[in-house]
Amino acid sequence: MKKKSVVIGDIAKQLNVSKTTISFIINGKAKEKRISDELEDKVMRVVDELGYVPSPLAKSLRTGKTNIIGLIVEDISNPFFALIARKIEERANNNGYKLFYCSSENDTKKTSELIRLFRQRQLDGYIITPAAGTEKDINILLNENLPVVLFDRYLPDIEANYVIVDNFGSTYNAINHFVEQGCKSIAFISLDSEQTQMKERLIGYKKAISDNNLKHIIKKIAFRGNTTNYTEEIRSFLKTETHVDAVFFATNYLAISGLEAIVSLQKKIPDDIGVIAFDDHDLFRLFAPSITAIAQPIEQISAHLLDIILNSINDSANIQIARKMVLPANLIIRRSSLKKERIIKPE
Amino acid sequence: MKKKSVVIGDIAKQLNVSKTTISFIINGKAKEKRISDELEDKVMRVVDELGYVPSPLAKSLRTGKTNIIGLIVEDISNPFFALIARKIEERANNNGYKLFYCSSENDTKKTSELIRLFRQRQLDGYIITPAAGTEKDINILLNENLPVVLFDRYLPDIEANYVIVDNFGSTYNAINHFVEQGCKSIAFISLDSEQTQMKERLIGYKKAISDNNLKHIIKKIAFRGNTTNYTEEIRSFLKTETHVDAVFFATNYLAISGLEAIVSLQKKIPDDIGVIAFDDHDLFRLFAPSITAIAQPIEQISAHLLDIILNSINDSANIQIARKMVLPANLIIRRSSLKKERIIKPE
DNA sequence: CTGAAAGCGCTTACAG
DNA sequence: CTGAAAGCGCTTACAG
Repeated sequence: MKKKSVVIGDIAKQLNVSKTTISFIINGKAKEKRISDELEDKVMRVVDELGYVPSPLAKSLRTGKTNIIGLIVEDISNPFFALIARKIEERANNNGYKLFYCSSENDTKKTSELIRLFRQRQLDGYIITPAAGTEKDINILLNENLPVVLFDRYLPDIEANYVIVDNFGSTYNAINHFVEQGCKSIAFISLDSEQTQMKERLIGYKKAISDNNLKHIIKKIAFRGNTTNYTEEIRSFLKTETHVDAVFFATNYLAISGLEAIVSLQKKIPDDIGVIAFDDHDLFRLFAPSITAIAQPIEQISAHLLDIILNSINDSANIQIARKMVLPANLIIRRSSLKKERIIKPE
Repeated sequence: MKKKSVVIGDIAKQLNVSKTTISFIINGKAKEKRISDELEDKVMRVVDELGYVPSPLAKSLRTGKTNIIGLIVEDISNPFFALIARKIEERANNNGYKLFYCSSENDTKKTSELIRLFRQRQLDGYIITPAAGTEKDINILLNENLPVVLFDRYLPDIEANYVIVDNFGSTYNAINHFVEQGCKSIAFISLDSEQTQMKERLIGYKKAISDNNLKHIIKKIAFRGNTTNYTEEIRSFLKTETHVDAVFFATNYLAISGLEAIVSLQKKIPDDIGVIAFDDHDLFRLFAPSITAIAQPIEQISAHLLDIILNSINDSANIQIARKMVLPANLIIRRSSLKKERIIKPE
């Protein structure tokens, strides 16, 4: 039943021309190899007629190229990563590349396996949100001069391309915005994580707090997967720390659990407690009240990631110089952080 | 720089054993081929030592198998599809398969291209949300006896496996729930789509409306991509149809646009207008008021999809009998559809 | 029990 | 201008 597909030999036989010549023509080297126009036309006609498509598998085995870029994200069901994946996919397609994506669940072993798998499949480029402890695997790629770019976070011990946002600055600004709104007890709820983006968000918070002579109120929660519900932890934290009048959530899923906790405690946003989330969400603007968020520039991040990969592929000489990009992230001020109108201004 | 990786010949040379024998041992056929235990041990030791991994590319070229399953979803940034992808990926990994996913944007041409691409790469199975007009491409897969399963919708003209939910019944129930709550003018907002799931949701609506002697109020919106904002259309519809006291949104992204429209019109949910959405969303339960939704059984759908594919792969004899599964979808009643308490009960 | 050899479908250095 | 042949790294029918 399985109809055997047309192979290069079929064309060669039918026309009494060598496979070499067919291959040259298919790959656009007809001019370069000075193949006569008539032969070229004749071959192309038969190729079209028989619907011949070179087997990418055989091609890859021979050339070592696949025209596929691999993307490893922490979790494809996290909207931030899903949007990034979509954008990169779109751009990759427009450039003749396919994108394959997988989720690492932020697990060292899974990430290693995926990297190895992609490498075995000879993918042409690697876009990775690195889990801690994957330095070794990434170094292997680097040593082989393969195009690699990290994003969302980076690994301090590795000289690799990366694209991240200004986690420090954007958090610093967000906390200052709280201060301007008159908040005095600003909590920072985060994961107990050594990842660079989390650390930088924390440093941004601390700096803003010190600059304003306020007190740190930091709650770190142990990471238990990003589909986990962290409501209970946040609820009991907020229940104890009753003086807290504003809270900054360091990730989008913490923010969702946090909102649930706040609702269940019957606290009013923003009057009882102001809220800012890191990462925007399609429903935040519709929430009652709408939720202030730091929005990462998804379009730009995606564009830079793919550009870096494509440049590396096309110019492996330049591959050695690590490109490190830090993009600004935008604080979108909505109702959840606005207390000012209720505060009696001095003067 | 690029360290050439270890190949089967290296092992063979080092041990002075044929590649055939190595291959048998690697593939667990040592017993079957009655290879001596000592030889097996010796080979395995060297394999481990050198870190030899067979090239999947070469293997695939030879065997025609890749151990990769392809998933084509309408849009990976739609949470429903992202969650499905995640679940299938998890299960596939546990069964020794990799999952590659791509978005079709519900576009006939893109879907065709992706199917063809997957086929060229010789993926072992195909899980597809079919766009209209892709019958031909899917038939090609079917004719080649390749494992295929459709989901979310199906193509009426094609005898293929599929996994869908009871779109008719779940919508019927949802509308009846509105009726029980005393709603009289229940609108159905949908896409102008010929897809089976959309048609069945519409039929469920119509049946419930007729059964209760109410009047149809149907708004079909032209599909312009699933990241599009449909707020304006819905807003002007609701502005005209002021008597509408309940609205059913046939997809999750329509619901989000719809909520935005309702908010901007300053209508109160559920007092002025009741709301039910098809597909749940992680923030619906936190909304004020929380949003009633029909939740598809994501875990089950994913499980069945992968099972069908794995069964087809392992038992190509049975592949011909199309398996058609219709799973129940659950109406999760939240505040947005509850009007009863405000209605004076007769008696 | 084990191996030599063909072949999966390409590309490319080499030769003429 | 064009072709014969080697080789990418495997697996497997065949032979002994």
